Amino acid sequence: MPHRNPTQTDLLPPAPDGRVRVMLTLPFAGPLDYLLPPRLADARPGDIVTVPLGRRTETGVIWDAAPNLPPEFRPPPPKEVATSRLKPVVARLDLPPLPAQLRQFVDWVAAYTLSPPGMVLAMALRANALAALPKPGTGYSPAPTLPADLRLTPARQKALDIAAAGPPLPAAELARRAGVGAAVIRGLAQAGALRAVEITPPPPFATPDPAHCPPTLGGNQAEVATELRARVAEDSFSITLLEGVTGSGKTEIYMEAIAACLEAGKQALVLLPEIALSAQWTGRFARRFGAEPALWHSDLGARLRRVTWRAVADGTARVVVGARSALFLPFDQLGLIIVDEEHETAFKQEDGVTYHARDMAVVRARMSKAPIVLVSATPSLESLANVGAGRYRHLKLNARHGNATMPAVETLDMRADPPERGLFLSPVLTGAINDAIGRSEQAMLFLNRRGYAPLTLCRTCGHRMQCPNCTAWLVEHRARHILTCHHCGYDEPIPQTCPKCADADSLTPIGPGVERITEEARATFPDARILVMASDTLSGPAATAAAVERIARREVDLVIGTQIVAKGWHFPHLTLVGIVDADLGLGGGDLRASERTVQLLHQVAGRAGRAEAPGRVLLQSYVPDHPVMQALVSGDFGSFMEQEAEQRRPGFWPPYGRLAALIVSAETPDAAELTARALGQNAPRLDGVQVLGPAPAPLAILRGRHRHRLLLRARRNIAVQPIMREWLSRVKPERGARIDVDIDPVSFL
DNA sequence: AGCACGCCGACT
DNA sequence: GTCGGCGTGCTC
Repeated sequence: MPHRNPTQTDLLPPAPDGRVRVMLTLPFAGPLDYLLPPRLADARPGDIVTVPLGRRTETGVIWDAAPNLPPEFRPPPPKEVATSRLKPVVARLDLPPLPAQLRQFVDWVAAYTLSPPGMVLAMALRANALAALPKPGTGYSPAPTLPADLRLTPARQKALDIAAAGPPLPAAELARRAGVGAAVIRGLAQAGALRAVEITPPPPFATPDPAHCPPTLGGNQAEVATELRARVAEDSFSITLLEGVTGSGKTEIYMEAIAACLEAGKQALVLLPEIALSAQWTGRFARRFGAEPALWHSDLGARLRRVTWRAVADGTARVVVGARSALFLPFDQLGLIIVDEEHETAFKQEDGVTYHARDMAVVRARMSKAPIVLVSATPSLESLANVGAGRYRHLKLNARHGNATMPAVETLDMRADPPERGLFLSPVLTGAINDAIGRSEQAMLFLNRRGYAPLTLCRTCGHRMQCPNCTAWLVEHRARHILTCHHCGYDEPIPQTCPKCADADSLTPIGPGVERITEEARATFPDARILVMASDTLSGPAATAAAVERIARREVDLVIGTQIVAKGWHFPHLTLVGIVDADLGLGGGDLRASERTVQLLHQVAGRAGRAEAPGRVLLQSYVPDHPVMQALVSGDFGSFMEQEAEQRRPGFWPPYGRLAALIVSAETPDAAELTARALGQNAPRLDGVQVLGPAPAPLAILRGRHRHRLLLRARRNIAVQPIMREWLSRVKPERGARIDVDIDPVSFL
């Protein structure tokens, strides 16, 4: 099959003794050595092969002889296996090879995150990439000259006419369209009037047209778009932070960079923090470019995954929009990466290989010699610090599109103006909602907590309903009549009596979730049409898009939602946003709690007042003087982020230093504690490096496993990988205990 | 990750 | 006496 143009590294011949390294999708420290039999002597790095392993056969990728890694990340070389003990490669599969750049990226991510490279490779191949190629189908078209002795019945004539009218069709399809039986087609083929030809399937993705529907740009948009186009035209690695408030037209602007990339004949990758956003994004893209982009996320159907993977590899997919796993697609001519909502913590993958897609995207761009654009209304402190240090360029869109102004943000002091007993909405907020609905405008209530109540307490004995597997309270979900754990998924029916003191009807919900706020809103605004948007009430991107559509069509007066409403939805008639609990994200002693709260609440606030009507945002808070609330009220995020920076700089907290976490977990408390203690005793003692802990994790038990944490903090100029490697090599986990590594942690649970 | 080998409890 | 539990260790 016509495979990609080989690059120079692909052409390197195998070692003279026929030894090749093969990376398997298994958690080994590196590739295993095999012998290349003479009949496969032309095999090259990237080729997909099957090899024997023990008494089974595994599929893997021929790996490069020398991984091109920075020395500080390079894992220690494995001990050499004697050539005489090597087994031969079984076969090479007829599949497109894994591009050299992707192999290099896999090595880099593995070394950076201290993950087994085979597990990173698994992410790159999870696309069903190894499934056999679909067989080319057979179609029929009329022979150039019909046989002289052909008997033309009306049915035969009809079939020939249809076959002549268009491209070759499969027999069944041709029969169906001609309204004749399959026998007619068979007869024509036998008579030599129809010829069987191989059908080449059409490219699965239409080519987007950069000239389809260019936007009209106002303010400094044109200037910023020109800058971005210039970066793409440079055809070299660069990093740009694109900052612009909600509604300033960030998406339109970076689509101009995509247009430039398409004009240059290269592929573009757009990373979104969540697939829920992709439906809306795809629509905007199609309007701009007249074709749909290729979509990539983890629950794409098997067939579509395979088709998409191939189309990315052979370059027919020009623009891919996807979640973080799209980074591991086999792009051949990557010319641009966009990371939208770059501040989102959803870019950090926490399970399996722990990596930050935004940071790895920068690495991927560097390897592809391509520009990358990080986009946000509220950039992360990391990105701002990189701007400050001159590592990133900074482009700022300065106006909201159209006439709309940023909404006016006010705090509601809950100490001075509390809700009625047992309720959660203050009179000021309910009044404002009534006013908005009265003016036929829409209102929104935001609370980042699913369910009815986060805690169920026994009024008689004080017992708290707890998860049996986790150090966490069970959250009541009243609609489903259950108490459930948001960490492990455990659930049980809501008990009628207290399990501790057996008192009847003593269990009381404490605190609000969106369900409870909805209940209160229904009572307070009996005539309002209310829509709830939460990840557990919307079954997927389609349902989410439908809900957004209903809001846009004014079929809803009051939207009540969790985090999901914060995303970049366009609600043209929404003028009021009420934040039920603005203090919610501030507890917990998380390094980035303040930063994250500002980002999230600003994002929610940005839903208000996008069209002609000005927006208003009310923050219910018990600490209205908190810098977070002040930043939201003043809209001066620059000063807020500078304050954040000043708090982190002296202690060398990120982004002025590096963090790496070790999470010890075991079924028994002893195994976890002993292993954690051993890690503590063997902690590195180096200049510019500190180890905090071990300490029980905030989530001391998760899914039945007891957990302890250690945190290593290092100066920014110190690579933590070799330190961590050395540290881990000195500690053997107790039986049953596991040590997980999290480089650049964002969660401290 | 599989899949063996290996050393201790209840069965035909 | 054997079947089988899953703990430990190896796979080029």
